[in-house]
Amino acid sequence: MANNNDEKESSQDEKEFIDQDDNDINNNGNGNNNSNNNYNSGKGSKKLVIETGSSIDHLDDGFSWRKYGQKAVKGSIFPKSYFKCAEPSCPVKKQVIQQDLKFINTYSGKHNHDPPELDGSERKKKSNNNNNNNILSSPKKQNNFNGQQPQQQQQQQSPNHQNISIPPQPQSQQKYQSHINLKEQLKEQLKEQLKEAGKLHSEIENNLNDDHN
DNA sequence: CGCATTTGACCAGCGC
DNA sequence: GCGCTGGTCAAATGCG
Ligand SMILES: [Zn+2]
Repeated sequence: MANNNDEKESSQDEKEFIDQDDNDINNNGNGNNNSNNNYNSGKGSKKLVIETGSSIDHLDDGFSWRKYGQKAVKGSIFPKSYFKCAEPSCPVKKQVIQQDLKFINTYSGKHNHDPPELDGSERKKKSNNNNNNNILSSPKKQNNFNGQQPQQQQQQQSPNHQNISIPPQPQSQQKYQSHINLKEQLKEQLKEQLKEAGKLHSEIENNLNDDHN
């Protein structure tokens, strides 16, 4: 396929901004449903690729995502996970694929609902205007996974320089949050996968691209 | 019991 | 023209 974002250019910046409008990502990959030709002659789909470190915490950007698929892509020893905003009317989709040591998050679309916020911890004022233009507007918490690559970055697309403060997020809170537990589970899975891939990694080692037909 | 997750199958586009 | 990949949906299962 037209894979132009392979491993080759992104090798210095952790995050990348790919502005690609005019893209119909809502193709009908349906199995037996009627095929709806959503021809979006114009634009409407944005693709934002963000590379993060081994911080699995990036799994949740503050929004709720529902995993709707997982597929292994060539060139990656890790399978790509497809997430969709849990909001009933949120067309925002998120794809997370892990590389040997970093996560590639691909966000598409824009939330049409008020951005969620972390609750029970540091609840800032609700002076959050309704500028739902940015996709990620949640403060990242300090990840304490394995202390591999403290790569932290956030996209400040909105002129809101008030809620970009990495508040102390104690990860010892796992008693009531039932949904949060989900995240933990995912985390564990990811870890497992990472570990599994670790052995695979031994085989491919620095061979990132080799298969290719 | 409910919900989110999981896995498989299918389709569509592009490549050769 | 066929093959391949990537992507999405559906249904089933497990866990809380
Ligand atoms: Zn949303």
